[in-house]
Amino acid sequence: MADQTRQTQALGRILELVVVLSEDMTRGLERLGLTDSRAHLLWELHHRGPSTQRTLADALHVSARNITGLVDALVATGFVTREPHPTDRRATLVSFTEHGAATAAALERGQHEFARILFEEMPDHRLDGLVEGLNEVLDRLRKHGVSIESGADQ
Amino acid sequence: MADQTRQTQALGRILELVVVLSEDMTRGLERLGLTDSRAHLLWELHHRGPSTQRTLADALHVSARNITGLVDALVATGFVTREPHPTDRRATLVSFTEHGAATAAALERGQHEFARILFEEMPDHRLDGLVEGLNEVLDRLRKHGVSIESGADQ
DNA sequence: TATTGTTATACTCTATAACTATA
DNA sequence: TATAGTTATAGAGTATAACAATA
Repeated sequence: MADQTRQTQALGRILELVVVLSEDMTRGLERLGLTDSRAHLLWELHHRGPSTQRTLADALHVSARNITGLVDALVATGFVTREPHPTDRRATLVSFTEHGAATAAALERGQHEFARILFEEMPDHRLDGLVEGLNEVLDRLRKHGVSIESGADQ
Repeated sequence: MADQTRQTQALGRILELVVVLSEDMTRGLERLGLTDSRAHLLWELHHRGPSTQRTLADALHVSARNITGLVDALVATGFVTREPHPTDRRATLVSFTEHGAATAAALERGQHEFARILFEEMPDHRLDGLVEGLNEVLDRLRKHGVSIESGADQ
């Protein structure tokens, strides 16, 4: 029972972190004129280079229709452009504007900076312990596909 | 530089966990006929008891209008009812139906069960290391209000 | 025939503003 | 005058289905 308390406490900390981190990211992205979804698309584009909307839809696990909307918004706000695909006239290539490329690069730098701020004063053994613990939790989540409602179907 | 890599890796693991956990929760809630937002309202109601919509709006940090919509949906799907407030005729008390109360209780049991599955085979020292690491990260996030885009404004 | 991306339509969550009933 | 909750309106993200252009 003491164990159960500690386990539940650990899960509670993880869920807290999810909330705090998500809110923090959303606020930061808003300052850049981005939403979570649009930033996600930018992030993929940054790591894949110019991509068709189909590719982006598969990468983000959303519908083609959704990508049309996100790209519309990112074009309207000056982050990306639609270019003709060189060989397939059905497809369009989504590419960065200068502003979009600069923003994506800044997001990447920001991520490293953020990691530094979060962990710079954490002793090595604790950082290691944290990563090992997280890896184990992730493994377990992926393998067992357990769900937080596993006990909830009465 | 090696340090930066390890720190960025740790942040990467945390972000992965955020994604996997969120998706898992959303899927599980969907099986119960709930969305994330509706489950969040149910969760508050479970811990506060019958509440006015105003109270719920403040607890969830959303607008009164939003609560109207969420309660509408939860009434329509049989999780809660609107009851007259005993002393304030402007207000309504949101209360559980039997189904709603059972679902909320099941969510709570499910959370303990989920924690057990995630951590049962984790050695004590690693669980402790994980919790300590998470606490430190949370502290730092809250104190400094840093943002993942902190380096992103060029 | 199959694929790419669009239009059409709809649902959920979210917000602000105007309004009603009550305090 | 202030508060509780609604209606009105709007915008973002998401989905499926029908369709056009192209492969």
